[in-house]
Amino acid sequence: MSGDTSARLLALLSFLQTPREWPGSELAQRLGVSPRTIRRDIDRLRDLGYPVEATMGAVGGYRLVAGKAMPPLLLDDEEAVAIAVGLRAAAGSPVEGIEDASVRALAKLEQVLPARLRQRVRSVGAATVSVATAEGPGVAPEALVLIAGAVTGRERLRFAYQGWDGARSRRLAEPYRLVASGRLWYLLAFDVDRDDWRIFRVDRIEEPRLTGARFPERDTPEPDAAAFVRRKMYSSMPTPEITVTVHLSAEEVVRRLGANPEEVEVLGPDVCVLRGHPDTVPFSASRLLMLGAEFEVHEPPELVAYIQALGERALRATRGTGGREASEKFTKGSPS
Amino acid sequence: MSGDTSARLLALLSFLQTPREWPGSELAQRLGVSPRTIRRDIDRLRDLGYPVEATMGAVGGYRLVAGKAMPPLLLDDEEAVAIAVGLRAAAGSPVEGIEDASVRALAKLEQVLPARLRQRVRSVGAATVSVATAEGPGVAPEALVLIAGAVTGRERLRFAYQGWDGARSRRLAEPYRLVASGRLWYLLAFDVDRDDWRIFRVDRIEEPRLTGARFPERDTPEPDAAAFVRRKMYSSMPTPEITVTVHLSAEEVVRRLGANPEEVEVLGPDVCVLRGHPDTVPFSASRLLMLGAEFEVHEPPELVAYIQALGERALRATRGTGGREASEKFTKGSPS
DNA sequence: ACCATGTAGGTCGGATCCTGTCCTAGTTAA
DNA sequence: TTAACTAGGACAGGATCCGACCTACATGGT
Repeated sequence: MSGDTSARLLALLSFLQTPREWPGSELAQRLGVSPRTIRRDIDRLRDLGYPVEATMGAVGGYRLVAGKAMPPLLLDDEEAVAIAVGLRAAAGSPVEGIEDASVRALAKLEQVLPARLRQRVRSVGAATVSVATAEGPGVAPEALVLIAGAVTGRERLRFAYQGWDGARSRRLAEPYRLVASGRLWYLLAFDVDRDDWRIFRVDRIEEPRLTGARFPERDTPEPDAAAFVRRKMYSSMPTPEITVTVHLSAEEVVRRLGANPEEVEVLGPDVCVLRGHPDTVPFSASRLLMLGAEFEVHEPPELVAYIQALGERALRATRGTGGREASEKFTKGSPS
Repeated sequence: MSGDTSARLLALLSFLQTPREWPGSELAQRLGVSPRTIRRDIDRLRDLGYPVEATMGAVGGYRLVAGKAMPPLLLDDEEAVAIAVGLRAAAGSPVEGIEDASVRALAKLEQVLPARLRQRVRSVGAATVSVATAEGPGVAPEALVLIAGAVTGRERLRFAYQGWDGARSRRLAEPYRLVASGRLWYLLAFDVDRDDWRIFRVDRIEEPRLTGARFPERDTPEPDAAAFVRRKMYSSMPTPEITVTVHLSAEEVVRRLGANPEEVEVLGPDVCVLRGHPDTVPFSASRLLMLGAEFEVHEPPELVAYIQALGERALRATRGTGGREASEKFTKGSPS
């Protein structure tokens, strides 16, 4: 059985992933083989495409460096928990460009995460999620992971769905793809009962369950699922367009907000207009306020009202406290 | 060379980590070996401690389930990027309980992350970090990763440090441990020039460089680095204590803020006092405002001033827009 | 009830590979 | 110069691996 050899190679990879240099002799001792075998193992790893670099000389040693492909990651318990927590946060508030990748990675990890670690992830993760989203419709990572698994596993999904009018219905669907838009997740699926393609907001899906039944590939309405979802979305509900004037250079706005450069219109060296960007109202408000610059909200009345309510509440919160003089000091230095 | 066998085992693990069932025949075909060999490989994986579960019957197949130990994670490019981005965000604003683990995991990942992916992580990550921290002293993940590597690799570190009084000095230190407290990172290290243990705030460290020189283990001032750092910190600088009255039940505050229950004092069914919690002023302000409830800030004058400034700015931002009536509608329904 | 399609596992022979023990060569820091 | 490290060739004995058979058993659909 080469299980011996393979296990040793994995252990070797695990050692080499620690950011330090390992002398061959020490590796040999730890793995219980001769140094010659270690050298051969290093060769094997290199043949597998994992670039092991060696520094020669008296204090030399081996270490794994960045190569062309990702080597298998060997994590200890704590690291695995840390990654799971980070991914849950990332999935709850998707970052443009990697939305589904982080869900896939999370699904992969949770599939093999030992039970005792899963417990720790849940307890630690509760805090993070609340920090990131605070309020607004949070998408439960559990549901996301389950659905992502159903998509790649081609398993039918049964769930309760609450429509935009509040009506609740039971659905049986063949999930085709998950699409993130702004801070929300959408599922493109074939609704078996209604015999047509439908788009579901994931945060309105309740109690998703795998039926266990596999389904065959179906003709998709469009190769680009994201485009399809976006079009359907825009046509079905009027997305509130945001328009804000910001007293800051366009580059700064793009940098601080991580916004799409196309959404920012330059009005002057220190003024620009930010538009588009469909997002949650509370979230947009928070980002604008934390920008650290003067601005004026024009467009969605809800956002204007929300920010005004926030401002009034903030002033109420500081009333009665001797904040007047301190405030002036602050406004002068403008909270950067 | 069993490189063949080992490579096949890794590929097999990679397949099985996808959340779906794999029939042995398909695996055999994909890996170019006979089904019998696949069965033997499955046995090998099981011997290695990775529980491969099989469902029998006509539509059966293999899949990897959670076991006792973490199997090596085999990620594709996008998943690796997603994890790196998530970890960077988690390291920038450490979550209680897994601070150093996420930095360790990030160090491990960045060590082997292919160059082309590193580029993508940087571009995508910029957005995330700005969303999470917006402003305030953000800790650069790069520096954290470098320092974490120096700690585990026992390498001396050279850097420029800006003291609390603004004085800048060059340091040569033997890094012993990274400790997170609140949203800040501290490095406990032995300052070689001053011949004593010192605590450095990581966000004040500039241009950290590895010297390449290893250093021997030194007698630590205390086994519990975290406790040591905390004690030193409290004694050296007066940490601003936060005191806020929140018009919300204590449980809700704990849940929404992810706060420590000890920090919340119950005043009534819908009133409580939140105190302690040393944190960045802008961050605290943001969290309080997004709480979705009335509150009064008492304690750190800076926070009071900051929130007041924020409130005034918010009102300025909505001036001239017809937000009055909408605002009243909103305040009545209190943005949940 | 029966069959197709899965997993599970035994046995065998031949080819392959792996390991430890010798070597020698080249590199670097003290 | 020496010590400590990587790099790699040659060799022989033993272990391992692989494919090709085979049987047993579980499951779902016809």
